[in-house]
Amino acid sequence: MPRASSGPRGPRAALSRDEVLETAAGLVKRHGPQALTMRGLAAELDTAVTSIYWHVGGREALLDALVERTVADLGEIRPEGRTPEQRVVSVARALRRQLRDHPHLVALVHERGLTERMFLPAQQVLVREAHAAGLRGARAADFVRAVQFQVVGHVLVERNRERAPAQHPDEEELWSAETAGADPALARALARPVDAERLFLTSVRALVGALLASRGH
Amino acid sequence: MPRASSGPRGPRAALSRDEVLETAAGLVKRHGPQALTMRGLAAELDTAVTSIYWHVGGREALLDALVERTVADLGEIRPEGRTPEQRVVSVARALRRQLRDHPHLVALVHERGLTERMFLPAQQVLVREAHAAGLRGARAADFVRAVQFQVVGHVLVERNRERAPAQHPDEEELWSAETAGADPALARALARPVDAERLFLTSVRALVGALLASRGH
DNA sequence: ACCTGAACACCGTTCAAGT
DNA sequence: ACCTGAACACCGTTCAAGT
Repeated sequence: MPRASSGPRGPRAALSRDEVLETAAGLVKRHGPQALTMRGLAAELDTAVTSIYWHVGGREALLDALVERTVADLGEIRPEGRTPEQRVVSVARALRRQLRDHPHLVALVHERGLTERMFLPAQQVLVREAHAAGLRGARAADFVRAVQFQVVGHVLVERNRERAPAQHPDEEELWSAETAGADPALARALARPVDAERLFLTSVRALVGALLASRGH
Repeated sequence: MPRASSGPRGPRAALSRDEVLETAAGLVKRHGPQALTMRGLAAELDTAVTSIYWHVGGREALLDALVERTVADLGEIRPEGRTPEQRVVSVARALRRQLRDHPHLVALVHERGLTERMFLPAQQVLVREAHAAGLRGARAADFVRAVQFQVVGHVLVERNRERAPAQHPDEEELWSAETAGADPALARALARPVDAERLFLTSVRALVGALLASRGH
């Protein structure tokens, strides 16, 4: 039973690796990585499951290709600001923004152990800024990696929180009780949802400032 | 065909919720979360799959119960050191150590969006230290959350890297080329594997130091 | 109250066969 | 070179039936 799928379409054009990846990317974007099944993808493409294997290989290879594709689409990061601190912080913000604009990419990349790969483009930009800030050699490398871990880690935790189901006890009920003792303002603050953007900025500024301040030593 | 599984055992004692969780925890510890299948677990328990449903519910409920169990087992964290900086850093290190000692817990907790839950015990300890350092109200809350995101994020990235398959281009080949231009020491440093422990300490000290230095303002 | 097997609706992957 | 259906070995979950 050929082409029993939804709606009238033209005759199925010859399948291509690119068409498979395009459709797969669409599925992931709309419904998340776990919704990408070989059989579902085949149905969407109006073809046999096994054709996908011919064009892109199995599911693992498909996911790898998707990650590669999306990472390549991210575009380069241009530092902004006058001082090295400002420029590095701007790179960190831009990277976070990119990752947040491709929410499923983060999940995909994390699932596949590819956070490294995701960061490589920004790494080169950061190296340049580290040099501009007067850091050299191993100290520059430490700086770049500290920023890298900070940014990627923050985004991972953010994404995790957004996905989080109701939790017991959660911060709200924990801190709405008497736990905080003599600091009701603290209890209120911890019971409120996190302002991730602000927290990110605070942390990155603190980290970058501290690491650049020790430079020259 | 009752009890066709491996080796001679005594007659199957009445199944209990606790026994199910215990065996499930063992499976996760030995082979990771993805190896925990309802059917595999049933085989290990030498019982019918459906019995598991009666005792703990479906796979989701089982994973939730496992997380809860493991988090409860972590034990409390005791700050060490004389200055507030030292004590906060010691809490961060202890938390990282705990998480690294339960590698599958991190994956489990991340997969289920429960990083929050994982951090709650340490949060209360940190609040006390923030107070000792002179932080109050919203500023104390920001501090606690910045440290929290830093630690959990770092561990997530670490775990991710350890799982990572070979990547192309990876840092090593990227930086062993001429990319680094005039800084061969930097290139060598970035081509080396990350010393996660050292990087963690550097970052946490920088962050905590910077955030506590701005106190009182 | 506790446990069972059968059945349902899915997966990813392989393979021999078609054109 | 490209595409196919059938088959294999898995999943999680539901349900009616047993004791």
